[in-house]
Amino acid sequence: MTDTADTIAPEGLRASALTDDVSFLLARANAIALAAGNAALAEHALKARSYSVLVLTSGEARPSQRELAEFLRLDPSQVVSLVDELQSRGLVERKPDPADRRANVVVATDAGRALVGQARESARAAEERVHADLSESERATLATLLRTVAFPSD
Amino acid sequence: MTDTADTIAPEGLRASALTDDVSFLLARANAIALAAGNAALAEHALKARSYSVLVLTSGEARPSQRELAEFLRLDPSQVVSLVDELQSRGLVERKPDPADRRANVVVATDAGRALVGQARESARAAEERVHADLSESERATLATLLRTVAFPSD
DNA sequence: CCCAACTGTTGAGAAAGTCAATCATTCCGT
DNA sequence: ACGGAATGATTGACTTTCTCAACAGTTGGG
Repeated sequence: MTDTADTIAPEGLRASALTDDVSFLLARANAIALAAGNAALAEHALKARSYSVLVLTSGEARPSQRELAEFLRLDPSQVVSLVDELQSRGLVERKPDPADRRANVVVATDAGRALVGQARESARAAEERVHADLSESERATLATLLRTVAFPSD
Repeated sequence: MTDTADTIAPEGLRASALTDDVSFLLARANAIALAAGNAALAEHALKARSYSVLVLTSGEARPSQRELAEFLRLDPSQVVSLVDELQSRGLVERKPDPADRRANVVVATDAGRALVGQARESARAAEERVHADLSESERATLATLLRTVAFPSD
């Protein structure tokens, strides 16, 4: 004994029990993707969060703040400051929901849509880098599998 | 009546552009798994973070704090407080690395190993719930795909 | 032998998350 | 139609997590 017995790990954490833990892999992969995304979006003075809001409000969906909170899994109060900031930059507007006067519908301005157009490129490029080791079809199945976890009971 | 023109979205965010964005799916899936994991680990007074440290130090790997930081993608200072807390609870010990007097090797105590044994059950059950919509083979491929994203250039 | 690099630690400040309270509005049962 | 319960947005306080810079002790290479 003695010798080779403890050679188990110079970089032995890779063989650790956590490496089979999907939740851990999820956390680490997310951390990597988030860091890359934030770095790429920084040139547009955006972060993943604000970018997401901008994308969601640039489409046809006209979400309320509550819907944004639910979709992004944020506290409603976080959506308030997120929208506050984007609105102060003229990228987004709060419009009264004609169907419910309590609710605000958040919609991107032309400037917001223009910015998200550019930002989308940076985001895409960052994702490309993060998933460089995956083939196109692997990315597709990854997306599908993640979707069923991210949106349960579909 | 008023027609169907704006029927685009009651829950129309699900059809949004973000739904194809792997980084977003990663973030949302992670948020869900993390919440479930933390809830399940709470009965052992653990969180995902401390649980991870406990698992990593319960194996044969004998990681240094720097290695823990790198593996968990944390700032070294966060590992300090993480280990501080676990040590104060008698679950983990700091041992001097005989090969490098700067470094601490972190190793779980018997109590730590005992606790992680129970906690593993709760964690497994939580993950089971989170991935209920996936078959066994789907979970396996998800794990594989996530691994290549979480550990680039393998 | 020195100097650059590295480990763990501390501390401060920014950012993110959590939670309760409030106001206006809407919804629902009666 | 009324009144109470529930909902959307907002505010503010508070905790947790993140990020950084500085520092002491140690290592390693030129």
